[in-house]
Amino acid sequence: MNRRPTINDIARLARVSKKTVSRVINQSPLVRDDTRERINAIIAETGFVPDPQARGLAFRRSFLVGMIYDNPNPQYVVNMQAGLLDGMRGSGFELVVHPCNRQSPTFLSDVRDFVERLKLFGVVLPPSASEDERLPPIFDELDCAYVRIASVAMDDPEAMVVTNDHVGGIVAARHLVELGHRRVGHISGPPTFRSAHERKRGFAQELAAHDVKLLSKNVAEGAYSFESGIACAEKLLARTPRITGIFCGNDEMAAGVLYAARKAGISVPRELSVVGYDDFQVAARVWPPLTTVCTPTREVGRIAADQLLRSVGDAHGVRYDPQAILPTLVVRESTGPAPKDA
Amino acid sequence: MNRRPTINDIARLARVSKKTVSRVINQSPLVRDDTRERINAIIAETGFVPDPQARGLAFRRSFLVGMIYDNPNPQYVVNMQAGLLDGMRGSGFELVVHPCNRQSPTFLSDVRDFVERLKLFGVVLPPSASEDERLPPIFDELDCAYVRIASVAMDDPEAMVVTNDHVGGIVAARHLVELGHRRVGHISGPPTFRSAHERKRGFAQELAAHDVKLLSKNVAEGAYSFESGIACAEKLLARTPRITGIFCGNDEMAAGVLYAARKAGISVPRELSVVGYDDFQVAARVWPPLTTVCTPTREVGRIAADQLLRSVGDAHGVRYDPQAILPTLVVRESTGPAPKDA
DNA sequence: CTGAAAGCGCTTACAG
DNA sequence: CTGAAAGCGCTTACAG
Repeated sequence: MNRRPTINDIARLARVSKKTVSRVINQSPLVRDDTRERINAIIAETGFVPDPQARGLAFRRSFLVGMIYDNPNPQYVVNMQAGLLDGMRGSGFELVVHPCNRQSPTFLSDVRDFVERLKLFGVVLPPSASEDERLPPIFDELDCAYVRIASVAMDDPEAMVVTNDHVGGIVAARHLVELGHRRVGHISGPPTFRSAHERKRGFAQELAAHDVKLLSKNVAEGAYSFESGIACAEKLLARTPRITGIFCGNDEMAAGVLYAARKAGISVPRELSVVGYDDFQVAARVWPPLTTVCTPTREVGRIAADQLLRSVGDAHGVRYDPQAILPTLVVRESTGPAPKDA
Repeated sequence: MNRRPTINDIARLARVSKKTVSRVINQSPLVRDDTRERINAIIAETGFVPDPQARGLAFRRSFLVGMIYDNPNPQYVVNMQAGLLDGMRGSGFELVVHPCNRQSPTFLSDVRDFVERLKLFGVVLPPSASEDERLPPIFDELDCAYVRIASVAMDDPEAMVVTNDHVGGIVAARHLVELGHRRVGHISGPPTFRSAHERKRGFAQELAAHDVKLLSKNVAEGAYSFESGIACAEKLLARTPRITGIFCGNDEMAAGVLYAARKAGISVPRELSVVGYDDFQVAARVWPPLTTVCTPTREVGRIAADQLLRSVGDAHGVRYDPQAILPTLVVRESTGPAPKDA
């Protein structure tokens, strides 16, 4: 036949009612085994795929998953999308992207409208949208599943994927301490990102464990941007005695530190070791290539999609292990032994 | 009322049939003005929005637009998505992302299945998916609109947005010539990208117009990747007499050239001027910051969405001006006067 | 210019 | 275990 087969075609071919075909599609146990097999054979043979729009209309729910994000980093966004798609492949669900601005006065109504109009099955929220506590009640009200991706648990385990960013801070601290650094600094992300807090917390905690103090005069608050990295570095690198190692909340700010250090004639890593966070492409492009902390963002996305679709699908019964996602250190050339004379 | 109003609610409130409401929704002229106004008032009052799934089912076509791409650059992908969303805002259409691999044996059937299953209204194809001539016949057959984004026209004007990449090559050449460079080189993208050819063509053409020859020994074929930029630069920078200026097919490869030049002890821009292409974030992060060619990708995306939705919507009747999109040069610190002794 | 009937391709609610 | 009827919220095809 020329057009795509419908449930009616399958029913006719299998000499059953469309309702029985519907049962097979929806994996209802209320179908005799031989009936099911016959129908499945015909489905396979004809290449029948139920129309998601028709199904959605009847279900009062679409087969679409929204990614709602205000994350400004392209690499993060693309990695996350790829991961979500990995987890959704073969499920019949599709990904609708929805960048947004949390500062907008219409933010909440925009999100509500988006979810309601498309009757979304579920949404995935990366940081910092994931950290907005005004959102979950909206999804609950609209009966839309959600998974929040955040640096720390802040909701039911079913609705979370946690990236344990404090561990990233710990790993960075350990690396600098092992290289002999004792006067260290930190440029944090903006306080509106929970990750900024977590990364700093882990860093300070692990330093303390090695009797290294993170002096407040050696800490600056950046904005996760290249420019803010430059500005903070200019401030911190002017202090004496100068720090010999610095951990930045992300690669963008670390790139800014490299920029500022070069302008100030400070050699990296001979006089200053720099650690970033993210391991995005830029990390390997700057000079010197950045030692940085790597979160497996694509894998995080895959897990988030799995979590979201856990209710449907036949497999995926198990919840993921929250400890499975741990930031790791990627050592490149921006870190080295603390200067002897320090 | 608690639930969202439907067409039946509006019809009842307006004391007309749902068919008349439907006519108003679809902007049919066959409605008396006062009837239309009364209905529109009620629609506005109730906040009625027609259910896209129900509409789609009846129309046999969804309100979804697919972005089908195999472009590996995250920044490009995100800029393009943002532009498409700009153009789709308020239209009721949504964007479904579909990364793919043109080399996969199932590529064509994957695309067909995606379009057919979702009954996509249309698709947007950035490079290099846009350059695959096997795709348009599939979209035509499935009655799915499409817009191809490419460096050069290769389809009906309605189905194209052209980025005129040869102009980028021209601009790069002019810049190097004006700085006094006469021994110049080029690292091209892979031949599977039409843009690689166009950028090189424009570059060579404008050099020739200034009596500067692009010697084939000073041209290398890269893969649009950082690593390929390094490899090509190592080859080209070993030749004597050495080139004093180089134009790279994209920023990634230009970053590779900076890397290789540093390793080889060649000072940029004193001994070597480097021009990139794209003006992605990395361009301003490397050292020295890259002079590069900038295509307004987000704007290109907006135009592509406009083109695609031109048939619907009340405005947007006019086609875009193909000359509107022109690459421009962004001058930073990686280019300077040709060395005196050259 | 307007509407009643039928239908898009599915599922729910109810029977049996 | 299976099915006939009604319905999801719209539009098409046909009348008038």
